[in-house]
Amino acid sequence: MTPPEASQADRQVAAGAPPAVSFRMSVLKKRADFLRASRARRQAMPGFVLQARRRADDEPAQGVRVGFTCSKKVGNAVARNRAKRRLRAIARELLPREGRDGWDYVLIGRREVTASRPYATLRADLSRALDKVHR
RNA sequence: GCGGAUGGCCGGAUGGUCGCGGCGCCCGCGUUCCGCGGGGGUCGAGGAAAGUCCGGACUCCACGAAGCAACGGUGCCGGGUAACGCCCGGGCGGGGCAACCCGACGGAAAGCGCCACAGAAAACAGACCGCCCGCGUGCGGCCGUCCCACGGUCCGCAGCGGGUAAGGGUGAAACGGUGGAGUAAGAGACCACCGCGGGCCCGGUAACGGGUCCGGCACGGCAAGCCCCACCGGGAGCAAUGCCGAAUAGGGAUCCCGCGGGCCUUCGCGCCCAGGGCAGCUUCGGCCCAGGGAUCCGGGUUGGCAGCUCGAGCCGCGCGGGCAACCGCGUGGCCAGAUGAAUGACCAUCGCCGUCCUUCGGGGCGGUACAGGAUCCGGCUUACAGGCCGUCCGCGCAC
Repeated sequence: MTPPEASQADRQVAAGAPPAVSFRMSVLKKRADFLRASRARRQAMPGFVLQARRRADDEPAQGVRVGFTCSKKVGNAVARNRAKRRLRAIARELLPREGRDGWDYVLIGRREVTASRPYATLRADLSRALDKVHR
């Protein structure tokens, strides 16, 4: 079955405590946060699309927040889950180190590619995308 | 050995690094609820979790009962089950040498409707070709007589009148079938068998089967066109539903007054009549409403909590009943509860399948499916790499 908001089909994943960084990573869950992120900067890569924004003054200033979106365009439930889990894995690995405190990030999965692209390449993609988006 | 039929089962394994959701436990901090940090334990997708096609549980909504109507569904019989359109057994029909498989499988002598094309004719009989009988006007032949004319109880063709429906041919289907007897030719007009219908007897719980007697050939097909009959069914669904909290109201609750008309020796909301509403109509019973004021509560959306997972539960073994589906008893084991939604990411080794190479040790390359809970359960259907086990049938070979 599809999630209740399948037509939107965004996804979230929690992230673990980073080993050696001061700020913590938390999770985007509100639809409004996703909408705000989609209006900010975006960077398309072969395996995914990255959206990023610096939070406004009236929002929590501390920590990196991340959300994931895998719509039905990505495939059936199994394909969506796999894409989301791989995105979550690279985010957990890189964002504590390369993300910026006070920013929101959204990673959007792509059909076929997100699930099949070699892991090291996918990770390199995210590193480059973060670099471009911060510039 | 080859080919086939059928039932059941599995559907990757191990290890490492990092990580996620639920629930207990321990430590530290803050210590009022409760919250924060750390550690460790335990559980954590499927045979279809899928399609959402049936059946239920559960929740809310709808005034009750009976009858009728409408709508929808099911449709041989018996059994199983909480229930089913599911399952098991049986019957009948069809296919196959067989194992076995398939079947909307009640009713067409209640009614309506339809039956394309072809064909003479498609439902109620009728008659295109043909067959037979009669007539002998026409044409031709033959004969009387060699020719014309004329004639002939002769022959053929055409024509006219009548009989017939066996044969031809069309079609998915042709007004029972085969044979006999009969006839001018023919026909259920007659006879036998088969088919059809009815009565009786026997077997079976039944569907149905067997036997016997009688009837008359009457009754084409389609009910998956309408319809008839029997049985079943109220609606919506966990985004149901309940609770809590926060910002702006059409709403709701309680109380008070009031609330259609008429009757009166009885002024009592006592009696009579009436309006509207209560998912179609009728009957019976019952309930509610009508205008104003006061007070209180509180809402479309969002968030949190509950519902939320142990239940007609699943699996193994044993005993008992049953042909079986299944049921009973005992015993052991197992059972996730997320909610922007966990059950993973990556690496290594191995397994399995295909293919190529091989010095027969092995090696290279490729593949490893379909698909992931969202209230729960019983079915059905559909998808699926590769593989395992059993039973049966036919053929061939050996004995």
